[in-house]
Amino acid sequence: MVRIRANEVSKEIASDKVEQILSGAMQEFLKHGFAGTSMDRVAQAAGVSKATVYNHFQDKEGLFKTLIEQLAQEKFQSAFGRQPLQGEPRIVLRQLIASALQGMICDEQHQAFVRVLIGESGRFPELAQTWVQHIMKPTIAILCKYMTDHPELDIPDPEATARIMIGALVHFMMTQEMLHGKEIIPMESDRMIDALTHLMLRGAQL
Amino acid sequence: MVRIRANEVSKEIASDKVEQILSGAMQEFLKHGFAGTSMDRVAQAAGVSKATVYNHFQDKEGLFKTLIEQLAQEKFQSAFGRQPLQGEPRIVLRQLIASALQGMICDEQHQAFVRVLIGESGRFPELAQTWVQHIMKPTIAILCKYMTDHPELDIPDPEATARIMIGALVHFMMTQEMLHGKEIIPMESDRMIDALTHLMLRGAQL
DNA sequence: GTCTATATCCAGATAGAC
DNA sequence: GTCTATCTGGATATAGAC
Repeated sequence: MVRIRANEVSKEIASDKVEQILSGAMQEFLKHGFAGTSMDRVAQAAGVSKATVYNHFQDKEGLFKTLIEQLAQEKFQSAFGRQPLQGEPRIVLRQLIASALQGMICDEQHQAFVRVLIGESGRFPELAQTWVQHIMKPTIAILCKYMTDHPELDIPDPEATARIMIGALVHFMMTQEMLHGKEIIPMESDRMIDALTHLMLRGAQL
Repeated sequence: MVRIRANEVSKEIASDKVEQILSGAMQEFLKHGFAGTSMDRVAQAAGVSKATVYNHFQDKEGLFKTLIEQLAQEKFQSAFGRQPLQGEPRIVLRQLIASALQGMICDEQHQAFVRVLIGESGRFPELAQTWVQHIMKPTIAILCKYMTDHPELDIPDPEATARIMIGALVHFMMTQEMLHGKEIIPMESDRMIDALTHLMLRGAQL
């Protein structure tokens, strides 16, 4: 029963209803996955009727794809992407690693998104590839460039090494948080950050 | 219409039907996830009637849990676990890394299992923890022991470093195979193997 | 465009014959 | 123990009033 003002923002002409629906869809799909989500619940979470949902989106699959693609492209400009990346490696590298890991571990929505993306990567391979294209690839490129710009780090294969860094951090987050491993094999984030930083720096000519 | 001989094997008194059902369930659950799988299809894939399934398992959730726990405990004794782990680090480490990665990349069933495990880790946290307990933890322990036994590698934190290695390899497999990233950001496995081996060895006192 | 009401189908789970 | 047939609820998607 909330009255909605029209034309509140005119930046992209995405009607209020569409935003409501995508918001409700996000809530449900990220919690229950594709098959586990019903359009009834999406409509309810969005505060509209089911028919309205079908008026704006072709079907359940279309809504899901739109949502995931939007999330992959707009929202997550990965923790690696936002920093200046200049200065002494011993300091920059450690801060970079630390902020990337903390960013992932604290962001439960990000974890839910990754869970759904992986869980549905069999049924929706294109969505997984969108993620790789728009998030993973640029992230690798940024790390890669930093290593190339700092030859004193003495990294023979920056691209492969960038993947090692990202893999170590993402997998640590997945194990501790998404798979609820922190109760089984606990480990402070700082230990991971120290160990990875050490591994990156110990061959450097400094 | 295949006639089944009873008492063929007497090792664990798991009736033939139960094995058939678990086999069918594996086929369906690993392909479509929990919510995406119907008991009709499980029964069909198992070659039995739906009532028979319910005669041996309480409900869909019980069947799923039994299957995943069995897979987590019996089948996957992780690629790291099976080797002697003795000899010169420069050789052993590289072979260890290579065989672990190749094992994961070639085993599509393993990938499907990991996909489902992660995808359902929100709804079934205990199953995810079973995996962490029975696979991840022992794997880390083995790698950890090897590093501790070889102080010339000069690893300050073997446990954290073991996680870095595992994370790098698992994440590489996930990106290339499960998320279908090899078409987007291709990379030979050998490059990853070389880079990781180099990272592990370059600080060693050899 | 948005709603209520409904068509249609398929899901999980069980009853009862054998 | 195993089957066929069935109950019941909930799913996707739409018709038709406003």
